[in-house]
Amino acid sequence: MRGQSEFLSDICSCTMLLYIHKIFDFVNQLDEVTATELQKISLVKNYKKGDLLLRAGEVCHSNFVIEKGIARKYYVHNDKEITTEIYFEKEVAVSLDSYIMQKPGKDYVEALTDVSVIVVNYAKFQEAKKKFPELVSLDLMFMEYYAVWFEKRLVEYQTMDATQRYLKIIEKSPHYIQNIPLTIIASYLGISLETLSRIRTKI
Amino acid sequence: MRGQSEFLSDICSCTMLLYIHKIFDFVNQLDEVTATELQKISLVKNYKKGDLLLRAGEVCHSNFVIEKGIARKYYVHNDKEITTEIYFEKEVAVSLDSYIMQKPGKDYVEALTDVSVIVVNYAKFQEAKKKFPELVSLDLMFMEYYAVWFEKRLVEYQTMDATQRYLKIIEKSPHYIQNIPLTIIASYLGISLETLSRIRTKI
DNA sequence: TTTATTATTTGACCTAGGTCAAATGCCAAC
DNA sequence: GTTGGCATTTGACCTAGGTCAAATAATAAA
Repeated sequence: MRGQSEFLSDICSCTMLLYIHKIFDFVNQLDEVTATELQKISLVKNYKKGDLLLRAGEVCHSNFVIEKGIARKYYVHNDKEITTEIYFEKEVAVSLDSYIMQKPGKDYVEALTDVSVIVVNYAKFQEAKKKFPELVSLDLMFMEYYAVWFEKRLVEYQTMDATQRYLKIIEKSPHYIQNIPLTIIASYLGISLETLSRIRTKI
Repeated sequence: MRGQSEFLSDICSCTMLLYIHKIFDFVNQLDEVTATELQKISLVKNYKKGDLLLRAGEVCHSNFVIEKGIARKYYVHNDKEITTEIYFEKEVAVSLDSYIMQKPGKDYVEALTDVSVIVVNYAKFQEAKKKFPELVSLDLMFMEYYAVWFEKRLVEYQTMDATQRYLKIIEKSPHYIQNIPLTIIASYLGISLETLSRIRTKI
C-alpha cells in the first residue's frame, strides 16, 4: 500500500487536496464509538478487472471507497460510453443522484484493474447517522467535496481546450494513466479517441 | 438501448425541483427552537438591478436565498464573463468553494433585476449547527442539491448541443428569460452571442 | 510462433460553433 | 423628433474537433 503523502501528491488541485485532508483528519478524530460503528457498517469487497460494481438501472445502494486499484464511472448515450469519473486509490465511487435519491440511475461503475473496495451501505449509514451525529457531518463533508469537485470539472469544460485538459489529467496521475485504454481517457475528456491520439503525438 | 428522448427527460430539471421541495418541507418541519434560531441568523436584503452581491477576491461569507428577482453568478476568464448560474426565485446563490473553505473566490454574484434576498451568514450558521443538529442535516441537503445539480450540468455539456441546451433553458423559465440580455444567456450556455442569435432565429 | 483481437495511429474530409466586422434595431436622454 | 449607446442580427470566413476508413501496433490466445 502506498503512503499517505504519495497519495496526496497525486491529487493536483490543491483545493481538493485540502478537502481530502480535512475529511481524513475528521475520520481519524472520530470518538471511539462512532469510529467502531463506522467500522461495523463497512465491508471489504474484491472485484476482478472488468467487473461491474454497479449497473445502469440499479439503485446505487452503497458507495465504494477504492482501497486498491482503479475504477471508472460511465453512462451510455447514443450507444457511446461516456466516462464521468476515473477513481484512484482512496477516492469514492458513487452514482450520486441514484445514491442520494435511492432511485435507479444511469451509471455503471467498472473495475479498470483488479480492485479492493470498502463498501458502505446507504441504509445502514442512514441508520448510523441517527445515532451518531458526527456521521452526518462526515456525510456533509463528502457532499461538499463532490459539489466542489463537479463545479471544478464544469469550469474545466468551460475554460480549457482538449489539450489543456489532457495535460491536466496526466499531471495528476502520470503513472496510472498508462494502464487505462485511450478510449476511456478520451471519453473522460469529452473528445474522440482519434483527437486524443493526435494530441498525444503532438506533445 | 434507451431512446434519446427518454434519456433527455431523465436529466431534465424535475428531479431538482423535487429536491428543492424536499428542502423546503424539511425547513417547514423544523422544531420550534431550531426554526427560531434559523430565523435569527437570517436577514433580508434588497439590491438594485446591476448591484454586485459578491465580488471576485472576496470571501463568500453568506449564501443568498433569492426571494424575488433574478441573479447570476459569473467569473471572468480571458477578459470574458462566463455565467455559471442564473438564479430564479427560491434558488440559492453562493460561490461554493469560497463559501465552504472561507477563502477568496473567483465569482461575482450580480442582481439581474431588483432582488430581495435572505442572507444567511456562514459563521453564524456554523455556530448554530453546533447547537441545533437539524441544521447540519439541512446543510447536507443543500450540498446534495448542489452536487447533483453540478453533475447534471456536466452531463448537459457532454450530451447536448447548443440548440438543445437553449431549448432546455427556455423550457425551464420562458417568461424570465425574456428579461435577460442574450450575452448573459450565451455565456451561460457556453456559446457565443452570435451563435445564440442564430439559434433563436432558426427555431 | 502464429493467429486473432484489441488498441492506437494516421489520413481525408466534415461540421458546429467561434471570430471579426458591419448593419440594424431599440430605447432613453436631450 | 434627434442623437448616442446598447442589444441583436447577419454575413464571410476560420478552427477545433468530429467522423469514417484504413493502416499499424500491441496483446492475448492457440
